[in-house]
Amino acid sequence: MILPVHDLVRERITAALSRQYGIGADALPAIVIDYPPTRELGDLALPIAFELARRLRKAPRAIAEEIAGALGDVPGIARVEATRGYLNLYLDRKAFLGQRLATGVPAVAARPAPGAVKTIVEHTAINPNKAAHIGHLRNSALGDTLVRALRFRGVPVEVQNYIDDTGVQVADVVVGFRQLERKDLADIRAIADSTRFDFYCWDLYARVAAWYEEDKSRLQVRLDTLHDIEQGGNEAADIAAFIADRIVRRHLVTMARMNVQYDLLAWEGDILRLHFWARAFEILEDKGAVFLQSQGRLAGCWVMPIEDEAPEAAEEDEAAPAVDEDESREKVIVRSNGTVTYVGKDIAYQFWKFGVLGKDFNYRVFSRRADGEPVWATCREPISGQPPHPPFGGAGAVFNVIDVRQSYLQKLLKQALKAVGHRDEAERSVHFSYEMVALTHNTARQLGYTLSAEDAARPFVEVSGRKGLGVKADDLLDLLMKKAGEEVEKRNPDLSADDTRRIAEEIAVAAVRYFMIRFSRGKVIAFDIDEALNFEGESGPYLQYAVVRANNIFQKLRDREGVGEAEFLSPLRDTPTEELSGGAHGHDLWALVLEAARLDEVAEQAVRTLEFSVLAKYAFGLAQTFNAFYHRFQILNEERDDARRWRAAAVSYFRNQLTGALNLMGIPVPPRM
RNA sequence: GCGCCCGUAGCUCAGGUGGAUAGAGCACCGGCCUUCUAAGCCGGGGGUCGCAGGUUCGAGUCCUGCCGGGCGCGCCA
Repeated sequence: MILPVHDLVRERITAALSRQYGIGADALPAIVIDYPPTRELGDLALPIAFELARRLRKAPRAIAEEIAGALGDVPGIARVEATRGYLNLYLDRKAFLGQRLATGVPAVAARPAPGAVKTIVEHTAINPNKAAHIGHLRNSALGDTLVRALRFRGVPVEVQNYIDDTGVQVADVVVGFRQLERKDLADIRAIADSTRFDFYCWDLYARVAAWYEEDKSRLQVRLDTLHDIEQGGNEAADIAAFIADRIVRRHLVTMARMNVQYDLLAWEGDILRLHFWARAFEILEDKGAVFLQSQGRLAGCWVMPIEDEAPEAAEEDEAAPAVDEDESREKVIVRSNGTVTYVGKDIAYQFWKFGVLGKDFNYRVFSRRADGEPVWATCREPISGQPPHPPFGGAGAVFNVIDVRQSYLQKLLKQALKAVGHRDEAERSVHFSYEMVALTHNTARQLGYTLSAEDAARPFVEVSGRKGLGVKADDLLDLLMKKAGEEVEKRNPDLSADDTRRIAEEIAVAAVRYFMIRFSRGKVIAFDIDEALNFEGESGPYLQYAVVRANNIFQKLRDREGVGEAEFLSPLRDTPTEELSGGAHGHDLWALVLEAARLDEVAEQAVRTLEFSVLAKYAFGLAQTFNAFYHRFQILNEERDDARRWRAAAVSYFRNQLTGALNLMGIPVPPRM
C-alpha cells in the first residue's frame, strides 16, 4: 500500500496538466514524486516542471507556479508551493498522523492483493552432508525476507527448500564413513544420536576431500558410491538416506533459530525415483526443444540449443560462413550413455513448480514447527495416515534464490520453459541471485587457516566446505548470543538466566539477519567476524534498541500513571497542534512521522527491485531519526500536555512502523535489552 | 575469447524509474549519563564518485570505449 496521497496527487496533477496545457493521457510525462532535502521545503517534491520545460518552451519556475495555481484543493495537502522550479507539497499533519495512529503494527496482508498469483520461493537448498555455514545464511536471510515482503504485499507464497540428497556431496560423506571410518549404518546412527552430527560430518567431509587429494584414483570410489545412491536398494543408499535425513533436521533447527520456516522440502531423490525427468523429456522432445545430435563432438547426446541474447541481429548474415556451428551453443541434457545431466532434473523440477509437468509427488509430514504447523516433504509412495496436505506446486511465479554462480543454469530453466511454449512462465521464472559470502584475510587467519601466496593476493578468501574452511551458522549464532548475553546481563542484572538467554538469541538473530541484508545483492560480502560481532552503529541490535526504548516510554506511562498507550493517545483529535506544526525546534517531530510512513513504499520498492538492502537502510535511518528525536525531546516528562501527547503519538507510530520493518526482516523485538 | 557483476571518504558500504548542498557506519579527535536505557546522542576532520568521451536544463545514476578486480561459460553436480 503506497500512501494514498501519492495516488491522489498524481491524479490531480494529471487533471491540472490537462486543464492548463491540454496535455492528454497519451502524452503524459512520468509524474515523479520524491522528497525535498529538508522539511522546510515541504513533504513531497515534484520535478514535473523540469520535465515539461522543453516541451512547453517555458522556464521551469513559471511552469511550477502555473501548476501550483491550477492544482486546487487536494484532500490531505495543506499547502502547495513552487520553489525554484520544484512543486513542493505540504501535508495536512494532523489528519495524516491522526489517521495512521489507529492502524497498529503493519501486518501481513489479510487477503490476497488483486491480481496476485500463487508464488513459489525456493531458498536455502543446503547440501545435506554437513553443517550450514555463513554463505547459507545469506541465502536464507534473503529468501525469507523476500517471502515476508511478498506476503506483506498480499502475495500467496509457498516456501520450498530443495534437498539434494543424491548428489556427490552426500556421497562423499558416505565414502568417509565407510572407507575412512569403516562404519556401518548402525555405527553411524549411534554417532548421530550422540554428537552434533552436522558438525561431525563437516569435519569428515573435509577429511574425505583430503583423502581424494592424496590419490586421485580414489575418486572412483566416489563415483561408484554416487551410482549406488542413485540406484537405491543397497547399503550406500541407506546410509545416504540416513545422513541426509539427520542433517536436514539439523538444518531446520538452525534455520528456525533464524526465524526461517518452510512449507515443503522437495527431495531430489523423489524427482529421480518418480521419473519426473522422463515426463519432462517427453514434453521437451514433443515440442522440439531438444534434439539428438547426430554429428560432431556431441554426437549421441540430446541437446538443447542455447538462445542468443539478441536474436534479431543474426537475421541477415546468411552469407557469412557459418563455420563450425559453434557447439558451445548447445547444452547437453542427456549424455551419449543415456544418463541425464543435472540440468534435466532441474528442468523437471521447474516444470513441476509451474504445474506444467503433468505429474505430482506424494507427501508426508516431515516435522513440526514450534507453532505446531507441519513441514511437509515430498515422498515417492503414498503414505497412509497422513493428514490432508495443501496443494503444492502449480505456481504462477517462481523465485529461485541461489547465488550468482548459478546464473547459467537458471537461464537454461527459463529457456526450457520458453522452448516448450510457456512464455509467461518463462517470464515469471526469476533467478533471485546474489553474490557469495567470502572471508576477510583476518577472519580466515583467526579460523586457523594459513594463507597461501595466492590467497594473500586476492581481496578475500572463498569459503570452502571441501577444505573445512568457513564459519558454521550455529557457531556464529552462539558467539553472538554469548556476547549479547553479557551485554544484557550487564544492563539488566535482575533478569532470570532463561530470559537473558532468550533475549540474547533474539539479539543474535538481529545481528546476523541485518548483516546479511544490508549489502546489495551484487556485492561480495567479505565476512569479518569482528565486524559482524559489533552491536554498535549500523547493526540489527541498534534497530531493536530503538524499538525497545520507544516501548519503554509506554511501559513507564503504565507504571507511573496507570494509563495505557491507546487511552493516552485517544483524545488527540481535540489536542492543539502547535507542536505538530513546528514549534521552537522546527520539524523534528513531523520528520519522524513522515519517515515512519514510508514503510509501505519501501517494501513495494524492495519487492519490485528485489533489493532488500533498501529495506535495511530505511529501517536503520528511521531508527537514527528516532534516536535523535528521543535525545532532543522529553516525552513523558514534557510539561505542556499537548506537546506531550503529540510526541507520544509520533513515538507510537514510529514504533509500530519500525516493528513492522523488523518483521519483514525476520527480526524480533526483545522485551528489554 | 564471450557473458554477467563490482569500482563512491583511511576501511566497509548506501545513494528508487537522472533532480535541490554526494550520505551512513567503523576508525580517529572533542563533548554529553541525579531525567523515558550511553547497544545512545551532538560536534570535527576527511571525496579528481576508477579513467576518457558522449546524451541532457541537470549525470554518482543513462550511452560508448578503456583500466583494475570477481564470477560464469564441461557428456562435473
